[in-house]
Amino acid sequence: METETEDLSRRSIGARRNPASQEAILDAAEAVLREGGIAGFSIEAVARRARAGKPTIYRWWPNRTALMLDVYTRFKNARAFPDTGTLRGDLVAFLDNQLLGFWKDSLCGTVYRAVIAEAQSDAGAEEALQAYQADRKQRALVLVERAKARGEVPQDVDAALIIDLVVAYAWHQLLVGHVAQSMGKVEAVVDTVLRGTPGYRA
Amino acid sequence: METETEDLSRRSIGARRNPASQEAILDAAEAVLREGGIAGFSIEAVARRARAGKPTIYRWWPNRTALMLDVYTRFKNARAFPDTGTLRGDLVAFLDNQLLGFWKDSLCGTVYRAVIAEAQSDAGAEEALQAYQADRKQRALVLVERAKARGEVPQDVDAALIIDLVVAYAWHQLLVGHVAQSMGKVEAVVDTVLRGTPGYRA
Amino acid sequence: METETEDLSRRSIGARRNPASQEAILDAAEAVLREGGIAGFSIEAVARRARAGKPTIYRWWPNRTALMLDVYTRFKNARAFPDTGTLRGDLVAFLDNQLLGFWKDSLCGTVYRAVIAEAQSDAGAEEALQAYQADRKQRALVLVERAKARGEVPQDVDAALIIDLVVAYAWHQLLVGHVAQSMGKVEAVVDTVLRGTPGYRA
Amino acid sequence: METETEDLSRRSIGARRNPASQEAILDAAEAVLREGGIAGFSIEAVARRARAGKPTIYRWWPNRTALMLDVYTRFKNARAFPDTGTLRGDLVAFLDNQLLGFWKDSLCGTVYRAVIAEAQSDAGAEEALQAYQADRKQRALVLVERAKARGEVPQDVDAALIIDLVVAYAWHQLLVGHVAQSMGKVEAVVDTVLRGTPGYRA
DNA sequence: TTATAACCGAGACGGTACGTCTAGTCTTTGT
DNA sequence: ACAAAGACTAGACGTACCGTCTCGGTTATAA
Repeated sequence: METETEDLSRRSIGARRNPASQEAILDAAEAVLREGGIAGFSIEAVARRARAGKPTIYRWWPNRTALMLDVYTRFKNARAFPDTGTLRGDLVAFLDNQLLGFWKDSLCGTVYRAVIAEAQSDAGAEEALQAYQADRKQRALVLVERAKARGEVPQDVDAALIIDLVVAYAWHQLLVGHVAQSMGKVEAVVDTVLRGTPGYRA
Repeated sequence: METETEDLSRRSIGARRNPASQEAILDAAEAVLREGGIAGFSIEAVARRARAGKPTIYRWWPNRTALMLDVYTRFKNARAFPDTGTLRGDLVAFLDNQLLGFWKDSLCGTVYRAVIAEAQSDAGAEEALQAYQADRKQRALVLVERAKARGEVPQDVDAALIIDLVVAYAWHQLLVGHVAQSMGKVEAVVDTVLRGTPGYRA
Repeated sequence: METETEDLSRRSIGARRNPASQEAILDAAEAVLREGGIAGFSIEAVARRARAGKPTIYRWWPNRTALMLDVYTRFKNARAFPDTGTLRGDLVAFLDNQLLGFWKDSLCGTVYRAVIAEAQSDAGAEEALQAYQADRKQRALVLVERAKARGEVPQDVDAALIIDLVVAYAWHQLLVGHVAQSMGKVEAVVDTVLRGTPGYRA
Repeated sequence: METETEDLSRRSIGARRNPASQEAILDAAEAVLREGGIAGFSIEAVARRARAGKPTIYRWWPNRTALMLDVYTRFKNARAFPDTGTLRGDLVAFLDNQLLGFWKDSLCGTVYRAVIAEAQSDAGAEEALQAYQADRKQRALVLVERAKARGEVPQDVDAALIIDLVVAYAWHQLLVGHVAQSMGKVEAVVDTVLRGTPGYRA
């Protein structure tokens, strides 16, 4: 990946989106993030790296957050939501694999930190992140719904609270830079939340 | 407050820090944040507003995060940690009063969001935030220690986990912009965490 | 000239230098010099006046000296080297018209004084001035060469010395602020230098 | 000289100028000029170097030009005006010893270039330089007056023109950085000027 | 003998300008 | 129609000096 060697002669291919450019830009964005971290990430830097014009980037991504989010989802799409048969197993896998474990790879964590940070000051970024979040949360709630169907938890349990607590824990660890240290506590977190859920039966 | 009316004659008072200037700068920083939000916050803008020279700001605050954190702590110092006699009461008050309720005032929340965001890209900011966090966490752990002394929870309970879960929930709600909506869930969150804590007796 | 009235809508005209911007910047530089003199001249002030971004100025002029020299040459190009038929006439015209008389217009003199001053401390400015000087001197030497061809002076006369003495006199008067007073002495200076040149015949 | 070793304990000596401080400041100014050239010369730098407070400098020298001029005259005073018995000898010595030869020492030339440059933009500097110049010119005119008394030149000769031409030549060479190269032309310059003076008899 | 006045070092103050960086927009040229 | 390129306005960044001011302290001279 991110070969950056198509330096020469990536010109227009006529009146349609050039996939090679999009790839090159995403590769460059990833490389810039990998090398300079969040602070070094700028549209300028990506354009330089990709040997692309800034307007080409702005044409397809309205702002840097959208671009970062695209880089992020390129990774994310590789990982599927778990289905272990028990709610505890699902949540442990969710936290361990989709959240903390995924972010432990420095780049993924870096990108997501950047996206969250950006969303605090940029309205467009906040919207993009909320849309992304809503989708993820919807899919996470399914884990609890399945548990309800299996009778592991009562029908009237607050599924959103369970997910929120788990996701919130992961975010917090990410944002204070303690992802690696916190991975040992995954089971304790899930157990605490489940024990605290009224009517839960292991 | 922030009258900004001592416009004239705030000169040097000798080879030492001029408290009037510091006040004026913090007032201006607060006003800029209040009016322009995080995105509009810049050292330039604060200097203009405070009728202060940029170097005066840089002399005392190494970066904008330090300045924002100072604005934040000016508010924070007003609120005391709770002591209600029960762990549940303490945690509810902590979450309700020190975290979510405190941030609900738009400015406090705005400032803290900005600080967290800044800490994701700036090393100095990260350090400053971590120092601040460590101190706050230390003081929050006391709530659990008192509960241990009272026999509400066993001696071997993981106090840090309890605090982390509560704080993490608050951060997450802050960062996704759901502070107001989440205040109704304060008791549910605390109850879930406490019920999930082995050996807890109400 | 220097109308400064195209205030609005001077955007980019594509991937090439925008002549309108260059004109506006030179006009602004001239206006700033006219109003504030050398001391008030700064890139910042020119950018403000021209409604141009600082980087646009730095893109095309490496330093303020280069910009001032450009303002200067815009005037200079208007005046042609003299050809009166006699060396005395040429030198008088040169001193009277190209040097002192040209500088008497307050702005031209001001600009050239600034350029010379700048060249004393800035390496780039020194280089720029030397290049300009070398060109001017070359063209001034032609006056003497023509006189040699006419037999007014011997072939072995030190042409550079003649030009140097005349130019030096003008510089000195400029730099001590005596341009106006010295214009009455033009003929005396030229006569002294020519009488002192061995083999000169009027 | 300029030992800079009285580092400690140079306090006030009562309600009068402390000569040690003045010496230290002049030494520091000289050292700063020697090391950083004109561009590196600033009141801040001198104060740092001299371990003196800025107000102490401003108390005794109204601006940097006055300070530079003081550094310059500290050297200058060492050299006496010549008296060789002939006007030609005097002028050659004047040009060779007081002007070009004096400036050839890099520091003296550097300082004087700086003073001249400063005088182009700063009113105070211009005044100071003019005062200095007037004094020097007065003393140089004496050379010609003595020649008149000896009958070398007629009484009605324009003494100022002779001095101006010689001084102007030296300035020009200084300002274009050709001091060293021009020293071989001293006699040619003086001879040209004198031959061009009506009624001059060697 | 005691004030007092001017000096000294130090360094903070409000400012201005520096030269660099990035944002996001615009237009031309070339596929 | 779209890509590439790069210029454009705009403005923040962090630094260096400017010249002024007040401080705390020192010391010679005037009262």
